[in-house]
Amino acid sequence: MSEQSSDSCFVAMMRHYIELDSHDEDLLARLEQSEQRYSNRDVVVREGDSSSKLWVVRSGWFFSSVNLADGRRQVYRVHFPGDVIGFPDIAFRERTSTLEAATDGWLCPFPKQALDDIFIRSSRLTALLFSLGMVNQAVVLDRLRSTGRMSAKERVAQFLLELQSRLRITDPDLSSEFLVPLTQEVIGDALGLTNVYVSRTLQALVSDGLIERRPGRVNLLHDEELRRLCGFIDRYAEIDTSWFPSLRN
Amino acid sequence: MSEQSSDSCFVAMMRHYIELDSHDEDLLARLEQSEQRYSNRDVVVREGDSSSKLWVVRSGWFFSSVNLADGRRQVYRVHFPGDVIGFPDIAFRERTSTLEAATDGWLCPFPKQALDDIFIRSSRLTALLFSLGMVNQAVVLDRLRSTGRMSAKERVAQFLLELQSRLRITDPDLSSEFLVPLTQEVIGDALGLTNVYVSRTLQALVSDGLIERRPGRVNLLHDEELRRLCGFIDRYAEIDTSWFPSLRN
DNA sequence: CGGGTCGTTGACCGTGATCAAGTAACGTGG
DNA sequence: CCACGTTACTTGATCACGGTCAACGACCCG
Repeated sequence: MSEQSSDSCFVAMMRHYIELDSHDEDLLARLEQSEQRYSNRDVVVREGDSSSKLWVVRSGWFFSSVNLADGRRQVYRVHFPGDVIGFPDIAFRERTSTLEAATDGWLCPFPKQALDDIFIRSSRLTALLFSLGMVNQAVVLDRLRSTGRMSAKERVAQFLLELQSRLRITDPDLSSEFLVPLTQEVIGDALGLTNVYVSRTLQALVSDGLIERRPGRVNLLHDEELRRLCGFIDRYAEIDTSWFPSLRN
Repeated sequence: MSEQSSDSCFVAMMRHYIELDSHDEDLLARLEQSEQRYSNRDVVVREGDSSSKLWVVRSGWFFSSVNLADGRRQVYRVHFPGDVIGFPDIAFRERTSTLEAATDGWLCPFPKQALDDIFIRSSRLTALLFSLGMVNQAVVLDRLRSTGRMSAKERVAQFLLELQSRLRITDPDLSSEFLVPLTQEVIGDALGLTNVYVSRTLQALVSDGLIERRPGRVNLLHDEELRRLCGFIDRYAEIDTSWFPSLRN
């Protein structure tokens, strides 16, 4: 509502980490100039399509996946409002992943070249974008660790905790119960499990008393114990900005 | 030997992707000012140590891993000469992974702040570093896909092909046979397998006629079929530099 | 109503883990 | 040069986690 453009959850996310001046905000605002609506299960882009755009999520949940020829699928990231989608593809001419909508929602597409502007005009925003890219990488590494070395129960616990932490960046008051508009098949494809085993694992967590379920939502009852179970580390809470270039540079 | 400082495999790697002017080369040279020797199995830094430095690999093989409390380990990347180590940790105050030497070798440590210089003074190098970071991410995503959704045979095939592709960036003439100074335990920890099953899988690939083994080295006999087996995509061959800022900016 | 998607349940199976013993290669010190 | 310890790799036997397949129920929307 205010002229401070805090109606953008993208700017809100950036402000979660560093102080922005109006010059920086202008640069960011350009990334959200246009927008496009998608419905649940729409495919935004496919693997192999041209990779000239990125997106800021304005509303809704989306996810990116890579698909094998025989239908096996790996979901590697779920995207929330405020997220930038597409950084891993920035280095390639063709999309390496497929982007789909998990709910109805709005995306703001912008061309790769818009990043030039930022690189040239704000080394501070550059450092932040760079860092956020690396946080994402750290999260993928956590996922790799869980997929490679952890049991189904540990994986599901970590997945739920990751969702909660990330949702709290733009919604700090999020309670222990929150919406999860993902099918168990998508969750399974994110964790290297089948939909069947996700179902069984969620039931196991319920009967352990660690979570509660209602249709489309979960309640993380024992945060502490869930964290202990999977050795969860919240990558998003804070980042190291001490080495960033100073505000006006 | 020449003044063009092509004795640095790091500069060689950067030059593989874009044209560098002397200004850019000076900036890169600063990252290799100091150097330190490590022996096989030395630990360079541990999870939880302060995360103020990055490294350029001058010689030898290293690897980064995350460790669970009970001893389970996930190796998430093997580092070769020319690689920059530590980007995923750039956003954090503490190291999220442990860095160890897989052979004797030399590292060139440099402080995070050295990247400031680059961000401020060369938006072109910034774009390249950013892109290389994203290539690494894409490779981790490939690994995630294989760990989450592929059989042991497919995983090992992909791992060997990835090593070969990456080694060819700085050594284009690398033959189908090359050195792999990694224990089967490290390979297993990279792929989410046990050392025992790595051994069995390598034997299976040999008896399929796809590879040959000699102590410390492998020979990829049927490139084509190996690639088909695991749906391998070479992420390193080329990156999209079309959107980069122009040479003098 | 009817069709589609999503989640649950049961029976069975297979990949890869686990445990344990044995072998080979290597460096070190005597 | 050999004895020794260590590390890496191999082999075999057994086991279990999670996959697969199939049927069924709940729910939603037209």
